[in-house]
Amino acid sequence: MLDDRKLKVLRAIVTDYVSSREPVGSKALVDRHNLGVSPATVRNDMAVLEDEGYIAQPHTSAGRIPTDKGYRLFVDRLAAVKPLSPAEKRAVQTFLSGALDVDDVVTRTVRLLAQVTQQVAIVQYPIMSTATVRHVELVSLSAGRVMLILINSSGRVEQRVVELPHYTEDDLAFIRGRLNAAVGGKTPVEAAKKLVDFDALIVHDGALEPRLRPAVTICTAALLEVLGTARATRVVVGGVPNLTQFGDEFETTVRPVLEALEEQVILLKLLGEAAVSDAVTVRIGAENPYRELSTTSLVASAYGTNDDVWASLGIVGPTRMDYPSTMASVRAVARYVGRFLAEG
Amino acid sequence: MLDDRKLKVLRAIVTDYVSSREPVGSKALVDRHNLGVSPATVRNDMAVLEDEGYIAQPHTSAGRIPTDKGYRLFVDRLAAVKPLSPAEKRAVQTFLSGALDVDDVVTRTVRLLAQVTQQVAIVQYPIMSTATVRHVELVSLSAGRVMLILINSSGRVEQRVVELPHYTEDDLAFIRGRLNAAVGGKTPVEAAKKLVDFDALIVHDGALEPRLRPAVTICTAALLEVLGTARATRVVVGGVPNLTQFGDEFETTVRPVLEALEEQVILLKLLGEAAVSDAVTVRIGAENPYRELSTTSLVASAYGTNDDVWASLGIVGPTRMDYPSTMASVRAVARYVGRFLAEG
DNA sequence: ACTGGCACTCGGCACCAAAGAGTGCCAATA
DNA sequence: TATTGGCACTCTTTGGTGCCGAGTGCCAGT
Repeated sequence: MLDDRKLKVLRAIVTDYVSSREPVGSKALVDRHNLGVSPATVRNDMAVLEDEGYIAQPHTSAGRIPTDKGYRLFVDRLAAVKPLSPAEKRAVQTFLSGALDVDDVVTRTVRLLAQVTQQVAIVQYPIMSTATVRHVELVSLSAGRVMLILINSSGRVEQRVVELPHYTEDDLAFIRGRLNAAVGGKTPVEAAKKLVDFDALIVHDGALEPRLRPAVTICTAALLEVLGTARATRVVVGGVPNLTQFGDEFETTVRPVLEALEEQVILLKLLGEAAVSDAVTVRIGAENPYRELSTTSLVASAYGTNDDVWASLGIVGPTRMDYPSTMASVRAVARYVGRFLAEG
Repeated sequence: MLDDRKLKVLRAIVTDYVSSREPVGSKALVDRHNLGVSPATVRNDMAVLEDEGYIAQPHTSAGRIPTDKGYRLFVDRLAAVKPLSPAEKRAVQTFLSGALDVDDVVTRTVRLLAQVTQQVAIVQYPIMSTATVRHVELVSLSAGRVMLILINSSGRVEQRVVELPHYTEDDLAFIRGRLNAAVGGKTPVEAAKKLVDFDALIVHDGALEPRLRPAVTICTAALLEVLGTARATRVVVGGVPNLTQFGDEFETTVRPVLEALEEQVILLKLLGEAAVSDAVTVRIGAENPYRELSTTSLVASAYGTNDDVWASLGIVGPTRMDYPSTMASVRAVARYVGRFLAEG
């Protein structure tokens, strides 16, 4: 159906349109790329490409622009991954060095990604599914209120205030010991499982004073909740000012991206669905399951080590973007962050 | 210099311009407000107001628009605070109920503020200067790395990973006990002071094994740092999509706000400088010390109880905004959040 | 001190014409 | 059969022109 030359033509259209932001015609095409044929021939090819839905005309007697389908074919079969420039490589290498903790790594990563891609960057906090519960702490605040803190082996801290009838410090220490014994060293999933049994057990636990039972039950429930939310992690957004370069496409780019960014839930779903392996995933225009983003593209990748996928990161931008470069940048950053976190 | 009528004229110009977004002329002015004089008279007044720098003409033979100085006079002397609508009142009252912890309160507040003002909202995390250190926890992660956690009486948790030569759990428990004894129950400022002495003391402390001294020193330093950063709190931003309503003023409103929002440091300084008492502060255009925001206005207020100022919140928008309503909203939200936090 | 009248200034809009870029189609050609 | 040059056609863009109206400043008159 699409012979070699037609694919070449499509590729030429995409690259030209991305760099010029203007519909590209047959003449300009043969001028800028040495296709070895005449404009008329290219026109015939373009007619076919349009029939097949890969390109479209904004209006009669204008040049062609790629459709979502055209971009899709482009990234799937036509795009050679563009290697990073030395300067970019250096930026990626140095940007993370000196990061203090997980927060810091995430903050730096989102900045880095925004800078090298010149787009809006999104980074999900790492969830280490193999990370284990290190410690559970109970700290009494004001009367009747206790803070439950969960620390895992990767250095993540989760917290939650619990309403609890007043108990002595000794009581709390006792409960703390019980909880730690139950979940310490376990992965979140294992821990959650154990807690369910644990809750059932306490009723028959002779060593546990009846007085403490409600407290243990409440704490167990809270801990289960915290374990759950620890998996549904937060995302951090950066590089929003990069949107200003698209000021002339306010409705199709700036507005939808701003609206999507406001909803953390949407972002999480997006990243979660898009980036499952460590390959770079691209969602183009209407391929996105969210109406707001139907005029934009998402380039995302999971990051982590080979055997442990931690989370995802990516960028959001107009469908008309330089996919080869962007994909290369996203991949490079994802790999580097993965390595960095694995090491230290 | 400016008699009563001229002030009336200025007020009319500001309100009309804010609602119409267009330069307002003498005729339209007498039509819409019953000033009781002819357009010609108004023109004379306007000439004076322009001489004094309160209004300006985009070009000859156009209507007038207020200058920063004009807005300033307006908010200082001419604006009657517009009471909140019942619907808004209800929104403010109900929006926070059911908030779980400080994070939740801040998140809800920023949404609320963005919604009622239809602007970009900024909320600083509360710092309770009278809040005391509740607990210091040391949790060993991998070999040689320890997490130091600081919990204060208001439920805030700060954390920091510390590189530490390997010690036994007992050693850590000992150090933890020492640290807690030193800073427990103190305000951050007191605690920091105490720690400095503490650090000097350990050298002469017979009860402290020399083996542990380096560890104590490192922990003390880290704790001091954490105490310091606990004061320089974070800010949360919301309602960014509200900027889309200013799509036609991209350069003067959207871009500068997006750029300012990217820099947490700027935001913190802004809020810190602008909102010192519980009165609503307004910074108009070039009054802002930051170049990026010289075409926008900031409306901010501190929140807290009378005797304890916790932090600030506010909104950023174009200089052409409905100051009376916005100020009323900011004030209402600030008061309500203050009361809410004080209670719960 | 205010007002009505008047000449003047611009921005905005409709209208028109010319230019330019690009297309589709067709007959000719290798 | 695939490619090509030529040609007529379409549609946007750009620039120019002229008019309208909103608005101003000034001045003489009340």
